[in-house]
This record gives sequence, structure tokens and C-alpha cells, in this order.
Amino acid sequence: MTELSPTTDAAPYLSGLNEPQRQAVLTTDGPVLVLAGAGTGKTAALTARLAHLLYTRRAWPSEILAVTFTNKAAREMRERVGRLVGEAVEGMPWLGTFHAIGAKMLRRHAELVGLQSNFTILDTDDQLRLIKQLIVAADIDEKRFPARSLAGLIDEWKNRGLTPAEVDAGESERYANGRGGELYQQYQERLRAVNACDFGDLLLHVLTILKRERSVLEQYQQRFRYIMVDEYQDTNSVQYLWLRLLAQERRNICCVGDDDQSIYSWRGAQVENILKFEKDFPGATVIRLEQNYRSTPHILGAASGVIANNGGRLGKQLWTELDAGEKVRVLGVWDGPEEARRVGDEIEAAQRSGTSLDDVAILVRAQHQTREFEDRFISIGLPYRIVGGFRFYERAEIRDALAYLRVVNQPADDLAFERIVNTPKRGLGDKAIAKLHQLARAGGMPLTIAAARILDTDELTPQARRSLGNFVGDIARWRDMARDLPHPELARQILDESGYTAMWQAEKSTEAAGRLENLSELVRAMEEYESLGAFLEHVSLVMDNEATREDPKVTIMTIHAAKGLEFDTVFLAGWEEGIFPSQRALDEGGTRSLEEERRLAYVAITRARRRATILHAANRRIYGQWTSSIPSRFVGELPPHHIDSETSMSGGESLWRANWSERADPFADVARGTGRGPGWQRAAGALGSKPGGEWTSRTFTREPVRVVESRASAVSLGNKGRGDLVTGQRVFHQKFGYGAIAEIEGNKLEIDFEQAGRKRVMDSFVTPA
DNA sequence: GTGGGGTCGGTTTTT
DNA sequence: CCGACCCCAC
Repeated sequence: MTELSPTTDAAPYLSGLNEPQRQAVLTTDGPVLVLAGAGTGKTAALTARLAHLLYTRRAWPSEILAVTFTNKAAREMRERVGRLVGEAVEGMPWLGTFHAIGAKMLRRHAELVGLQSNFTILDTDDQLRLIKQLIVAADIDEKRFPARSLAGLIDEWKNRGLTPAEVDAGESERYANGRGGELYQQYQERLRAVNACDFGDLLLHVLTILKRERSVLEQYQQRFRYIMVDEYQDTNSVQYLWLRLLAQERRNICCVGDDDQSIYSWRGAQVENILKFEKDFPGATVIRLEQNYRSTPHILGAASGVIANNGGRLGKQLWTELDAGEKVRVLGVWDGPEEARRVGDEIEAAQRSGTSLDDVAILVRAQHQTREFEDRFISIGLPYRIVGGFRFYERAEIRDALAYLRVVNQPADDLAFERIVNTPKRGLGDKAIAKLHQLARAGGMPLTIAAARILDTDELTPQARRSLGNFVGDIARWRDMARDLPHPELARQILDESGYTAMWQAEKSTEAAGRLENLSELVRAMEEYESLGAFLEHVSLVMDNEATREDPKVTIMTIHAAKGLEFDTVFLAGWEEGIFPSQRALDEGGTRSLEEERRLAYVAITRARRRATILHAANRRIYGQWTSSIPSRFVGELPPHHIDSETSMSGGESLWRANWSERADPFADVARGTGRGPGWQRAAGALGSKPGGEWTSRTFTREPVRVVESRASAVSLGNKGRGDLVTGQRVFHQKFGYGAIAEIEGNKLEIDFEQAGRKRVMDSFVTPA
């Protein structure tokens, strides 16, 4: 904050803001709810507000609490505020995700909940392993009561702000005949014993502390002059309670959100939080951001038409000054493969007229729908990226490497110890580990200590003892080294001396090479952190695939993943009953889940800036069965004057109608949304067994005839007919790695890949190996 | 320890 | 139908 003029009018951060946005910025005191529709410049207003608080000296950077849900949002806010106020943003320690801020608070007060300040943050994998151990120890049949469901339940309780003591019999009943609460209790005890906590604890422990320790609460209430919350509609109960405690003294809380974009109830978010804001904070100022800067009127009209079918909304009327533009296209196709083919064709055409692939996205309801597109795009050579799936720190090699570092950093981290004690193989099998556990449990000590002790006994076989002795010695040495070696160097040496790097070097696959690459990437990333502890914190809370700048690619992702993003051209695939809205949502019944699906549709449409195409297929393979489907009810909710409909099926509309609307429809109750519709499988089972029933006419025993298409692009992109390949030859493919040619059919190859199995690819995408 | 075979389930996903 | 996961046998 240097040389800034104190006059608000001249403030640079206000330029370019519309009236409601300014109001959101300038209404600094008292509770404020900013209802920000999609594309209405929410982030601009939020960051300007932050800048305003700093610029007018209402608060020091360290006196503002600004929370987001994702690291991406936090990063973006930090960057944008930085652009407005410069260095000052560096001093904002309390700008971050709920979890990052929770972790920060918890490290300061860890002892109040029985932890040490260097506690480890477990990820879901560690969590699950721990829970499995407890289930086995409690002699519960893991088949009947899977660890996953207990993990989910504990997570839910934590999201709701319930400690083990607050889980009543009814809740407890939800796992293993009433043993849920008891296991939750044990789980928390184990976490404490290994000085660790899970994601949920980062919030729940802090809430416990704030509720129990008056002085701590007051300290934070005093500190945070202003509180700002992004995506308020996504807050869950703990987050809500946490915010309410912190805000209740000064009442300078500003929540930004959009009830129409609440799509995370399944993970504990309570739309009610935003709906009842005015009740929670009487006298709140409510500001609506309704001018949309992103999409054309037709796109907005289509989205608004759909969302209007939901009840209980706070209500917003989006408008735009942009030109009408194209109508939203609704495209009916015959089946899934045709859907992918059509989208591919359209994208190639757009590309020819100058559209960059980076401006194009395909949004689907569920991850598995990406496959059809992936297959198609590989075969026509259209560059794409699929968002989602494995993240960097979820990969085995990264988790292994981190486990080594964790053991060095936090001696009580038993889960990390277990993970690596026999990776790479050291001949320390189950029996040896079991004995270790026994000793550790008997003596109430961490596994590393138990390991050192057991060496003095004759519990282990000589080889196991020697091997474990070496390992224990290694760990001790690494801990010594940690004192004076820079941590990236330490990591390098640990990976080396432990034989971990060698383990992957010994494997000659492309996959192993990639893993080694990831490991060096990890070490490189460490350089940016001041200590090993800081790095581990970053990894467990923040690490994500930073999109490395690459060649332009079409983005394929779920609607959930697309929230907050925007693209010029958007394809919305699979708008059929059962797919979207999903069968699960329909089965669960109730308007609640259907309305969430509808909000998802709203989010999907509003991602588009200029062009949106909605697709629905008449036939789709579901669990291997060819099944006919009817268009999503959301298609019917699109206002007719905002759309152009088209069908690619010969016979046009009449065939459509003949196909799905005019006979007794086995999905009738699904379509009408009674919420009691049959699952696909049940429908298939029940109707299929009825001789001569309707079902047979709609079930395809084999794939429908495909339109034979000529693929000019595939040919033009690749080598023209190549003669250099023969059956049995070893080749390399950019996506699938190495493989042997099993069959050649024109320019199409069947290849048995070493990693990916048998795939059909175009010859232009392989090179002789 | 690994791989073969059988079983079961099959939205959305961040931190 | 396809895949993940688990268990058991070598």
C-alpha cells in the first residue's frame, strides 16, 4: 500500500464496476449477502472489496479472513488482489481454503484437542487403511459393513459438526448394527495416537476449540475485522457454525454465492445456509449481481428457463447487453457413438473456421461418459484433455515418496511407516509386521520405536531382523540429515538410499519411466517451500495438477468440474432421462435431488459464452445393454424461442415419436418424475422377462447399424497410407505406450498394448518402436 | 507375491 | 458389459 490516494472515488479498483458491484465493494460494515448469478463478475467484486478494505485502511491484511473452497479460487483471489494492492496481499495469512485456514489454526492450538502441532494430515487412502484395521480389530464383517461406508459416515458426521460424543444411537445405527459411534470414537483415538487428523478434523477440531475455549474464540473474533466467504451456497454445517462463531462479534461478514449453483449437497453442502442468511444475520444487506458479462441472451434465456422450474429460490433475473447471438442448439442423435462423432465433426469444423480448441469444452454428467469421446477423438486425432481422474498426489509413487518424508518429519506417523516398511521389498512380510504391531500396541508406542525395540528381541527371523535393523538405522540417519540438509536434497538422498528409485528403475515399462519423472517433479516442487513441514502441508492441502501450458486441446469434463469455468463453445452431452437427470437422483426421489440435477443443468448451460449445443441420443449402451432413452426433461424445459432443434435420424421427428413417445413407455414413471422410477437394471430385468412385452422392441441385441462415414480429417492429419507396418511389429503410441500389432485393417490397427491392453487405433498415431 | 478367477457394483469430488 | 477388488492357490 504505497502512495495510494485515500479518496475512494479515484480508487482504481472501482473502475469498470457496475452499480451493484460497487455497492458490494463499498458496503463494508455489517452483514452482506451478495447473490451473484453465473458470469456476473463475482470475483471482480470480491477482490475489489478486499482491495477496498486494505486501501482505505479499514483493516490490515492480517485482519481479514477470506475463505474459498478450492485452492484454485484462493490462488486466483490472491493474484487478483495482488494486482490491485501490490505487496499488501503477501501479508494476508488468512486468505485460503476452509481447510488450509483450519489447518493453520489447528497447528496453533493442537494441544487443546490432544495433538501436537506437527500433526500429519491424512488423505482418504490412509484414512481407509486405518478404518479397515479398526474394523478387523472389532471383529466386524467387512463384507457386510464395508470400510468405505464407515469412512463416508464419519466424514458426514464431521461435515455436520458432530464429534463422537454427539453421535446418538440413531446415527450410530447406520453402521454395523449400532457400532458406528463406537468405531468413530476409536478412529479418533487412533488418529490422536499417531498424531494425525483427517480433512474433516481440520474444521471440526477447530470448531471444538472455538466452542470450548472462550479466550481462543475471542482472540479470533478480535483479529478478524472483516470476513469474506466465497461460494457460500456450498458451505456445510461445520463451516457454517465456524463462520457464525467468528463473525458473531463484529458482524462484518460478507458472503458471496448463488443458490442456483449449489451442486454439492451430496458432500454435505447446505443450500439452506444461503437461504437463511438474512435470518442468521438480521439487518443484512442483500445485493444482487444480475448483469451477466459472459453469455449471449439466448444462452441465458435457455438457462433461466430451466432453472425457473425449481422452487424455493432466492430469485435473480440475469440480463446482458450482448447481442442475441446463436440460439442454443438441441441435437438428437441415434446413439452414443454418433453423439461423439457429431461433436467431433462440429469441433473440426469450428477449428477450420478459426476456433481454438482451448475455447471448446464437452461437459458430461458422469465421468464414464468421457470414454465415448476419448475413443472417438483418438481415432480422428483431435487433441483433447480429460479433466479429473487421478491427481498428482494420489499416484502411488508420490504417496510412497511422501510416506518416507512423513516418517522422517513426524516419528509417530504409523500409517506412513506401514506404507513403506516393505516398499521396496525388504523381506518384511505380514508376520514381521504383525509382531511389530503387537509390540507397539502393548507398549503404547509408535511403530518406529517398536521397530527399534524389537531388534533387541528374538521375535524376528535373522533376515527380517537384519533387514529391519537397516531400515531403522536408515530412518535415524535421515532424521539426522534432515537437520542440516536442504529438504529437496534430503528427499533425493532418501529416495536413493532406500532403494525406492532403484525399484522403479528396475522396471522397464513406459509407466515406470513416468513414475520416475513424477518423482523428480516432486523433488523439484519441494524447492519452493521453506521447510519439509511446510512442503508436506502444501502437498496434503493444496497440491493439484497445475495446468501446464500445452498445445490447444478440447476439454472434456464433468459439469461439476466445470463450475466456475467458461468456454466459447460448449457441448452438453447425454441429456437423457436416467443419464441426466441421473437415474440415481430419480431413484432417491424427492424434489431435492431432482432440483439439484436441475441446478447442474443451469451450471452447465451458463458455462457457454457464445455457442451451446445440447445433445441427446435415442439409444445408449447402459451396463452393456443397448437401451433406448428419451430426452431429458430438462430439454423440454428449454424455452422454445431460445433453441433450435435438429435430429440426425432419418425420418426426422416422426421416427423420434414412433421410437419413444407414442407407446406404453416402460419409463413413464421415470419420465414424469414420481421419483419411484425403476433402475435401468430392474426395468430391464422385469420387462425383459415378460414374453412379447414392449421391452423387446426397445432392446437391441446387437449394435444398431452405424452410418458409414468417411473421415477426411483422419487421413489428412496422418501419414497417407503407410506400408511400413506389419502384424506382430512393436510400435509406440502417444497415449497407450508400447504394443504389438495384432491386426491391420486398412489404416486401422488392432494393437495389444503392454499397459493398456487391446485397442483399436489409427495407424497415423503409432511409430515403429 | 502375483495372477487368475470369481464377485459385485455401477454419480457427482475438494480438501 | 466392464472394471475394480478380493481371495486363494501356486
